[in-house]
Amino acid sequence: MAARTGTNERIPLSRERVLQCALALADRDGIAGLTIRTLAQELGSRPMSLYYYVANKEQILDGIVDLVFGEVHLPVIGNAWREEMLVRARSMREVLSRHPWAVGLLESRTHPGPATLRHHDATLGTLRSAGFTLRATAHAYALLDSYIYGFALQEVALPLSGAESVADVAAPIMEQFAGGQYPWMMEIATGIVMQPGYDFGDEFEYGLELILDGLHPH
Amino acid sequence: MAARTGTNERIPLSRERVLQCALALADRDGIAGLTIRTLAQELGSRPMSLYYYVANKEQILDGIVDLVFGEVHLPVIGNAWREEMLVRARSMREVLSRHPWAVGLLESRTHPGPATLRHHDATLGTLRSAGFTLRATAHAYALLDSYIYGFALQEVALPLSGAESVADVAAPIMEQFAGGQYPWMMEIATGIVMQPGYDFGDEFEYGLELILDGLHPH
DNA sequence: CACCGTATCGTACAATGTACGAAAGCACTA
DNA sequence: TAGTGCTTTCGTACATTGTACGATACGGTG
Repeated sequence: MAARTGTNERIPLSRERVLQCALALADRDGIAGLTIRTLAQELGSRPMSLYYYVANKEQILDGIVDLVFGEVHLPVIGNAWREEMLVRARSMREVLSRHPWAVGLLESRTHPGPATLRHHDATLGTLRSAGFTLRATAHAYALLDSYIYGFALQEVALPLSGAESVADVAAPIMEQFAGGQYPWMMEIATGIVMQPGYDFGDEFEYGLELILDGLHPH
Repeated sequence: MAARTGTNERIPLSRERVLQCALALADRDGIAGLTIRTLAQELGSRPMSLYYYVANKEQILDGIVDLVFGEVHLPVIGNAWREEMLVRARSMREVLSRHPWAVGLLESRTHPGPATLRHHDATLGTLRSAGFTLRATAHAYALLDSYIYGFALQEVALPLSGAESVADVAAPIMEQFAGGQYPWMMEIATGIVMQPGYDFGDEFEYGLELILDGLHPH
């Protein structure tokens, strides 16, 4: 039992505590490390106890995705749209790189939670209030979110976990085509990606500016 | 046994046959329906037999993702870059919507196969040959792929499977905020998304053109 | 005390990936 | 024919997962 030692009072379970702990566990051990059993253990409880607060694991995943959305900067309706969209995009990317596992969950989550809905609503409202037509709003929203999610997806796919440099990761792949196939990848790899100061994350700003420059209220 | 009936000759297993069958199964039953057991059954074989051709399930997933990449139109180095990028983007989106499960696998696949590498190489080569600087190439590539993957991700997340209209799917969500919260989502939903002819997929062209218009070789 | 709704948990089962090693098929030789 | 050694197939078994079902503990009210 978790509450064996005298001072270790047992905090009662709750839906919030379950989701919060699930979020922390996913951050620590990745989404694969988030199982009902490990979660229960982390909570000082037993697997089946969680099901009193949650119908199934799907709901847990829905819940922590909504928690993640809750961390994203909420655009302020009425403010200048370009600045708000810029800040929102940066915030979203930052949050998603803090919770990399969430990117893979964006697909398949068909039950948006309140934080997710509030976020979408504020974003749409900011555009509309800035004079965007309905159609322009739909266009802008689809474009911005596609870019943000897609960039996050690529960033997660890069196996750059921790201190290891890009070179270490790229080396084994490069061997695969040192034979002269894929010369253009070779060129980019040596000329850009493996250069000392290169950080793929910096590419985000370029695309973001390009997109915002191209958007118009109608 | 599969080869019980007289005429049903047993086709020998092979890595190619395993991967091809896995791809077909994922298309038919979704990625969750692709288990070692169902795959073996589909092949008229037994679970453990597959492991002679494949180290583990990860390799199967890597393999079918590479098969998917193999279906994407390969840009022709030397041709006009804008047209080639346009065709490639459309092709990629079309392929990913034909294999929706693949979008979720793009993350986590860290072992690109030959078709994937060839695709990337041809894309980079097309840009470089059209006069793009190394940096401009990196920018363009990150931007285009982010948009394409992200759009595919959003498209997959929409639960629009089959004949059911957008209205049917949106209705239960709308109830959630019929109470007056989320007014801007309400507005977009009724004014755009639920309109008769609306198709989210059409948004793809808008963003694609905007991005291509914004790209420059240096 | 009895009673009852709330909250916790023990046991058990089905589905999954796969380790281990046996067996079957096949080609070739003595 | 019988033996030898490789390639290919597969049977059994196990650990891990989500969770169904029903029992138990708990805390307040009569």
